[in-house]
Amino acid sequence: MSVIERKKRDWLLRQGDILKAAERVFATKGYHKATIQDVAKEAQYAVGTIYLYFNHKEALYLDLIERKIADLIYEVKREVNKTGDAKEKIRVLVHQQLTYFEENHDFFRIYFSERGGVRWAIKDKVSKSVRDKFVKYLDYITELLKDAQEKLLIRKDLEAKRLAYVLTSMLSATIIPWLKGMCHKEKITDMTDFILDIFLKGVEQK
Amino acid sequence: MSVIERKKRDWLLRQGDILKAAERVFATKGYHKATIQDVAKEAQYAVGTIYLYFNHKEALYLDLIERKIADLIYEVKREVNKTGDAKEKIRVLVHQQLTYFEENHDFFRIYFSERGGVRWAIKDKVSKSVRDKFVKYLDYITELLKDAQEKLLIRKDLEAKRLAYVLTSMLSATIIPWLKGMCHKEKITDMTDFILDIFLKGVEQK
DNA sequence: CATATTTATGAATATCTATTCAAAGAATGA
DNA sequence: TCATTCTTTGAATAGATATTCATAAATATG
Repeated sequence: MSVIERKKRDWLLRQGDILKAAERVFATKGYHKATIQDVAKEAQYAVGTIYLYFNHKEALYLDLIERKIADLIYEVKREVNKTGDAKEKIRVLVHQQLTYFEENHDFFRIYFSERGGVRWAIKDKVSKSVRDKFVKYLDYITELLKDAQEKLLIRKDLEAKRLAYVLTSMLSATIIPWLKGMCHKEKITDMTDFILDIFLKGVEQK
Repeated sequence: MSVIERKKRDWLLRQGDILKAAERVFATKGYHKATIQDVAKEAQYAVGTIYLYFNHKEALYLDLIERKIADLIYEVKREVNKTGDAKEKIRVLVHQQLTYFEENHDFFRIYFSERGGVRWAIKDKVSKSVRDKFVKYLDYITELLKDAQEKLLIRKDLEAKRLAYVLTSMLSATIIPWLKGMCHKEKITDMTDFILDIFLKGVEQK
């Protein structure tokens, strides 16, 4: 490994440390209430140092989101691919996504609250990248549903793309109040089964 | 009408003007980007005047939300009560709520983005009032669904409260991306029918 | 009309925090 | 060891804006 490479690697590691610290801070205080000071302290760096790794606060936050979403999608796909059954794939998708939300509930509580709220000044690569990832993920889900339609598990008169849309919507809608602590009594898996029950019965081939 | 009463009435009218102006400003710029200066200009008052009618920015925003939600619920209930049919009540509920979202799309785009995002410092009456209204509304929907269960339109093995929860979630989930302009091609009524189709088939008594 | 009371004004204040940058500290290599 | 380069520091800066309050205008009163 060349000197240049080692330096790059070390730089990335330190950037990663800052991102981890930032995640904890943002998850606790929210984007607006969190200060660079807070992040610096959590990462055990000085304020100025943060700016050596991220151009500004927004970029730090957006980068964090991008990585988190990418990871969510990666985890979901990995689990889904473990089975070949079309219906089971859908079940695993729902379960895995809700589980990921649950495991990262502090992060997603902020994410769902402030993602759209912040009128991002920068319409740059990162912001676009998040959108692109979502579009691709939706396409992926659409394919799963189309497959289920082929296998006569889902009515063919329902457009798969719209269904993919409804399904992800239901997932977000389910988790948001849970994140807000309005229904913490519920186990997330129970909610999963409930949603899945309604969705599958709602779309099933008679 | 006594002098005191007239004064009170005038005060409320002026407060109402400020609220209307604030709604326009918040709907355009969002909570964080909007300044009291903006609101004052829109309402054609001086900055200081705003503070004669609201203690601070948060209170102004929360008051606005409270009224809007109250109005939404009022409108929905009024329409729902026009029919006696249990199934039709549900249809009207869904349709009316989505229509209200559509008619006030600028407001709700901000609302859904920043409602939870702002870590409200004040846990006061207004904030609590919004929550209470929602809880009552959920109870109301629960009753409608229970009624549909009695009439054997909906499976009895599904807990009505949870169903109410899922239904409102689906409504929010449907409208949020629409508000973000990600699917403006869709007419809102089409989306309504689609959601309703899935929900009702998903829960119907076989 | 003169006075008292209410209401509105907006410049000034106070606070907050993202961002910068000159200086200090570490690491490297000859 | 010493000079050079890379990295970190955190006090200082700059800009923003919520909130206040002394003053002015408007309105009511007798």
